[in-house]
Amino acid sequence: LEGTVLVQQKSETGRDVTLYRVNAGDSCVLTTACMLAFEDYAAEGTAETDVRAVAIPRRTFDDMVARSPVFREFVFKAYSRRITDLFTLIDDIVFQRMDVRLAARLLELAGEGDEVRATHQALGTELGTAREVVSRTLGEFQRRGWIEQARGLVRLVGRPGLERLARSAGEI
Amino acid sequence: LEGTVLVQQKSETGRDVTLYRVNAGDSCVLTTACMLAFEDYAAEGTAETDVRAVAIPRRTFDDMVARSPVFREFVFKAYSRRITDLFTLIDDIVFQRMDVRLAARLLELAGEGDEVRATHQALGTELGTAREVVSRTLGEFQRRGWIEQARGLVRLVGRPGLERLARSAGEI
DNA sequence: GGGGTTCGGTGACTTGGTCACCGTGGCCGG
DNA sequence: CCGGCCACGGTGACCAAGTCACCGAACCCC
Repeated sequence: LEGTVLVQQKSETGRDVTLYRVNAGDSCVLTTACMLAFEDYAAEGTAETDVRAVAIPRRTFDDMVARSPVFREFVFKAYSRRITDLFTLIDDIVFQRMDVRLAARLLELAGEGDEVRATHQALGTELGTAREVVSRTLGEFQRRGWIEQARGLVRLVGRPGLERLARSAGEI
Repeated sequence: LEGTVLVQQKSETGRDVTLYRVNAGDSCVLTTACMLAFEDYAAEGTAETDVRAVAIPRRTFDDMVARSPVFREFVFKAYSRRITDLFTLIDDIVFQRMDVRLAARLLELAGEGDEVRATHQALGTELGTAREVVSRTLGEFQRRGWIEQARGLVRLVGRPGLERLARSAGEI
């Protein structure tokens, strides 16, 4: 109903990858998966904000899937969305350069404004990379005059450059 | 019913990643996703063998999901399985060393026997890496006396070494 | 204001991916 | 049988990214 939950894959070494976020209105497929298929899963969820949510007992869920076409569609859409999201995530991880991904993520996180409140470590986790890589890449962005930095803060002052880089994704 | 379909993510540059295989008895979630949620997807499927399969019209599918608990569970299990598979794939790609992954894949592909029929290129695609990396890594394996190579063929002659390396996954 | 903690910067090194190029073996047509 | 093409594999040089180690500076909280 409200809030955001971050789902991450944890590794033994301390590095994590952000798999996706569950937002208000979404259904958490993992919970569903676990409930319906009795499978364990290894990922970890963290509430990023205060969260209000609805928990549905297995029996009720099953019943609703059986009876309501609307609910059925909702559930299947949630699954499909996750799967296609994971596909594009894999695609990004394997084929996309870090600077492109970082630029894109900054623009995304900034939204309408032009400030991103996040530590390099957090950005690294977002993208499944190491803090050092983020630091270096942001350093490069700064040298190009695209951003300004302060502790825990990135200010976007040259969006055009970032946007050009982020868009260069599909260009080969 | 019969055969295997390989699902891969294609990139512009020619490198591909193997996402998963659909085997006899499985349901192809992507088709389901596409059918139910009207979403497009970017992956590509290739029949590795001759394939016999059943196509179910949307209406029938919907009806079966509504009426049969067994079918419902089958479908949800398929989804869950895919999602957890994708999770472990991402985990592997991000955190696992190539030599470990290659060793594991060789053992997997060899099964009971000790021969793997595959070109370096094919193995590279399996693991989402480049042919050169496979060539080099196999070269290293050969130097260690774990494998012998011929054109399009890898013979496992030192399984213990490979197994030790492959198992070193969860350590540290 | 002092001390611990978090954050960020940096250099050195390793691994993996890319590019370019070449040799070799196999296959096929002539 | 021979020549040429092509798929396969090997290799060196280079670049991008991840890892390790360490340090200084900002921040927070007494």
